[in-house]
Amino acid sequence: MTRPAQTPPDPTEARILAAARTVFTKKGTSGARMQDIAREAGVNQALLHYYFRTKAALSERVFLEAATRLFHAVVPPAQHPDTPLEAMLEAFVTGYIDTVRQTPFLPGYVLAETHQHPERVLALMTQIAGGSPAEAVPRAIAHLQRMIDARVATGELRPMKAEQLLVNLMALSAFPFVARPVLSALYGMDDASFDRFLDERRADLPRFLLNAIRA
Amino acid sequence: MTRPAQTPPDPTEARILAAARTVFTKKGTSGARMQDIAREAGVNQALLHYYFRTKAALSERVFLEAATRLFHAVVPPAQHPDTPLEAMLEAFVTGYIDTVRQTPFLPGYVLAETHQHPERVLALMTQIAGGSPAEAVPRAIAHLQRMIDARVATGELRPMKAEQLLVNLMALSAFPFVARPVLSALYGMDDASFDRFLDERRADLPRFLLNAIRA
DNA sequence: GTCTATATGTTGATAGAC
DNA sequence: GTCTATCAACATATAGAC
Repeated sequence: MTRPAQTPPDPTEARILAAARTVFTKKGTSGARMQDIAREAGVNQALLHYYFRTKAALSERVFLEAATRLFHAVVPPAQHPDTPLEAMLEAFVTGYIDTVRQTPFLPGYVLAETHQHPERVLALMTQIAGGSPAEAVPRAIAHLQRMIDARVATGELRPMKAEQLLVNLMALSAFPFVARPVLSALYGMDDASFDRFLDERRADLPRFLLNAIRA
Repeated sequence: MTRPAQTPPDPTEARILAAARTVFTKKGTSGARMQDIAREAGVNQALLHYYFRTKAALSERVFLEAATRLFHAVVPPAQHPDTPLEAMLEAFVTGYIDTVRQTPFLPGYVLAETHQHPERVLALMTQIAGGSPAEAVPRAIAHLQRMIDARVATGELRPMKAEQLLVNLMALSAFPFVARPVLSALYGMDDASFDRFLDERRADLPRFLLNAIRA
C-alpha cells in the first residue's frame, strides 16, 4: 500500500468542485449552468463531465458536502453529554455565526435545495448519522429534553419541548443569512454594516436565548 | 364611465396567474417551466405569452404579489402606534403563522428569489412603502425602538436594539416554513405532525419571546 | 487528462389558422 | 382569445483529436 490513506485529491477535480460550490450555492441547482462552473474553474465544459458525468451528479455531490459541513458546524456542541445547557446554547449560536459567515450563502442554498429535492434530505441524514438517522436524532432530542427537564425541576427553567427549543436555536442563528438580501434592503446595510450587525448579534443572542428559557 | 372601478379580472388571466403562483413558489423562477404553468392552468403555452409576454415578466408579477402579500400579513400589527409592545409581538407571531400556513411555500420562495434577484427587493419595497421605503422603514424602526426604550426606563425590559428584535421576531416566525423539509426529516414529521407542531409553536412562541426581552 | 467540435434534447417565444 | 405548429436559442452531454 504505497497509496496514502487520505485519497490524494486530484487538483483539477478539486478546482472543479470548488467552482461548482461557488456557482451552485449562489445560483441554486436549476439556475446554475455547467458553462459557468467550467469558466469559474478555468477549464472547459467537457472536463466537468469527464470527472462528474452529469450535472445532477455534480450537484448532488456539492449538496451533500455543503449540507454535511453545515451540519457539523452545528451539532458537535450539542453532542457533548456533560456540557451545561447554557454553555451548549451559547456555543451553538456563536459557533454557527462564526462558521457560516465565512460562506454566507450556505444556509439559503441548503434550505432551498431540500425544498426542491426532498429526497436528498434522507441521503444527507443517512450520511451524517452514520447510517441510522432514525435512531440518532431522537436520542439527541431526548438527551436535550432531559437536560431541560432537570433544570425545570429545580425551578430554574420553565417547561419547554426540546424540539421547539432546537428550532428556535436554528432559526435565530440561521435566519439572518437566509434573509440577508431582505435585511440589507430593509435596514439599508452594505456589506460592512451587515458584518457589524452580525457582530452585535453574536454578542446579544446568547443573552436573549438564555433569558427566553429561564423560569 | 361604465367600467367598474375594480379592474374586471379576466378569468383566464386569473387562472394563469394562480397556476404561475403555484409553480413558481414550488420550483422557483429558474426551476419553473412555462409548460408546467400552462398545464396547471389548463391552457396552452402560447396563451401565457399572450397575457404576460415573457417568463421574466410573469415571474416578476408573481414575485411582487407574493412578497407584498407576505409583507402585509406581517406589518399591520406593527403599525398601530398605540398597541402595547407585548400585544404587538404576540399579534405578529400568531398572525404570521395563521396566514402563512395556508401557503407554506411563500417565505422560502420569496427569500430564495431575493437571493437571486436582489434588484427585486428594491422594486418590492418601493411598491410596499408607497414610493419611499428609505423613509418609512427607519420611521417604523425608530418607533419600535422608542417603545422598547420606554419600557427599559421603567425596568420592565432589558436594553435591546429594535433591529435585532425585529429579526428575532421574523426568524422565529418564518424559519419553520423555510426549513420545513429539514425539520420534517429531522423530527420524522408527516403533514399532520407538522401541523400539530405549528399549533404548539403558535401557543408557545409568544411566551418565549416576551420572556426573552423582559429585564 | 484536456481540448474542440458537435450531437441531442429542452425551453422560451413567435407565426398564423380559427 | 385560444389553439397548433414551429423556430431559434440554449444547455447538457458525447465524440474524437491531441
